[in-house]
Amino acid sequence: MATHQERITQTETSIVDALVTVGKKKSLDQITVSDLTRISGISRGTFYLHYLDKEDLMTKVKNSISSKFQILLDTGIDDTMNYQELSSGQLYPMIEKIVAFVSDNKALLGFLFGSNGDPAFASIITDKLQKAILGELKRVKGTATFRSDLPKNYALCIVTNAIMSVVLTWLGDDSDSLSEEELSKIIMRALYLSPYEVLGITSRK
Amino acid sequence: MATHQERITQTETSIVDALVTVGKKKSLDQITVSDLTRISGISRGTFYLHYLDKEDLMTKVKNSISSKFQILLDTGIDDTMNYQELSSGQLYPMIEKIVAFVSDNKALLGFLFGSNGDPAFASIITDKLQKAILGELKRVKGTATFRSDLPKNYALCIVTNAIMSVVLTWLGDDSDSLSEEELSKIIMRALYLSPYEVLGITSRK
DNA sequence: AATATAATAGACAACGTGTTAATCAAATTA
DNA sequence: TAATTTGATTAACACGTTGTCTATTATATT
Repeated sequence: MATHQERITQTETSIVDALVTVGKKKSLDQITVSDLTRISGISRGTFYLHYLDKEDLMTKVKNSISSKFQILLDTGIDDTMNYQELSSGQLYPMIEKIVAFVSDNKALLGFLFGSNGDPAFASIITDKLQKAILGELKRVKGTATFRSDLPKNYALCIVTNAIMSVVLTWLGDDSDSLSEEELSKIIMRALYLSPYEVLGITSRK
Repeated sequence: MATHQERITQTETSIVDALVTVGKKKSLDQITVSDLTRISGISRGTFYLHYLDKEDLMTKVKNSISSKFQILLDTGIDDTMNYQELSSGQLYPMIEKIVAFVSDNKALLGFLFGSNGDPAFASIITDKLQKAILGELKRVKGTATFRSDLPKNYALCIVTNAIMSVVLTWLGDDSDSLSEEELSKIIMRALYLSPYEVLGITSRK
């Protein structure tokens, strides 16, 4: 016997599951409310008991995963970590947490970040990551300074996108051959190596 | 006096312009055909004389800009360039051409890559860039080899996204303060420096 | 001037949307 | 157990957008 709250949760979960399922094939604007209710096995009217419309569903789904990510960023970096550790690669635990989060929400993130996904969501997540990195730099170094006279926003986008690009490639990889540990290591390499070095073009002396 | 062909071109241009204009505020699924015809000052029926539907318009716009980019990639790398020059930073002319292309199509690319844009388009462009880089590596080195036991697809995505991330930041920058030359230089730095170095965290000996 | 073609204006059915009212089903409460 | 509350269902409705079609106008070509 399910409680009332459990019934609600079950219904909403089935709707979100349907969204992720149909999102693998259709883009959001091609998905109809009827699609979602048919796949989740509920009536169309029920959908409107839970969400104002299709966009409301998307907004709530995005806000939910987005705030989870925010919490992870806020608590993810161990306070004992200092500049020395950052320099020597102790960012690894942080990356590991992010990877675990991505892995836990693979289906949903694969949809939101994928070809049928929402660029605005990717933008929000990237922004959160940027702010977290910027904040961590300030905390660890006192003030955030950037070398190479790169404008701050460009420097930050380069770093965040190095992480994001690897994660997005992993999400789009259907074969799913890489373990979480392997993924974490690749991200670390993407941060330590220059793109040219990744390709093996340049060799530093 | 305009020719028939010129009339057609003018009408289709006005439709695409309207798409880019309204695309700054609405996402594609929120844009109606009526929006486009009202803004471009043509009748709704005329739209359907030129395009099957909204998606057909988008497809043609994407294909057009996409094939222009492909041509640029195919002709962009000077045959006289060799591995030595690649190593010593002579990729710069190639980057300059890409930047000029992006600048020429700033409004349209800003829409397609932006928050209201199409992730699938970004995916296609990134893929073309990856293939071009892979092909160039093979041409210049005989066989494409990657260091650091990074899987090939990850190595390529890291490099392409380093370029793309800078370009996307520039496209989203409303202030438009950076010149094409400055943008090119930042891209080169993004390729030469590791993300950590960009932030000034690590210092190599 | 006659002809061909692009563009217009209006009407039309089809479909998805969001709402509503009546009803059923299941969990909660007395 | 019985009454009540609440979630889910069903069907119907007006509304807006879509894609098609026809008749008509405007403009370029011959």
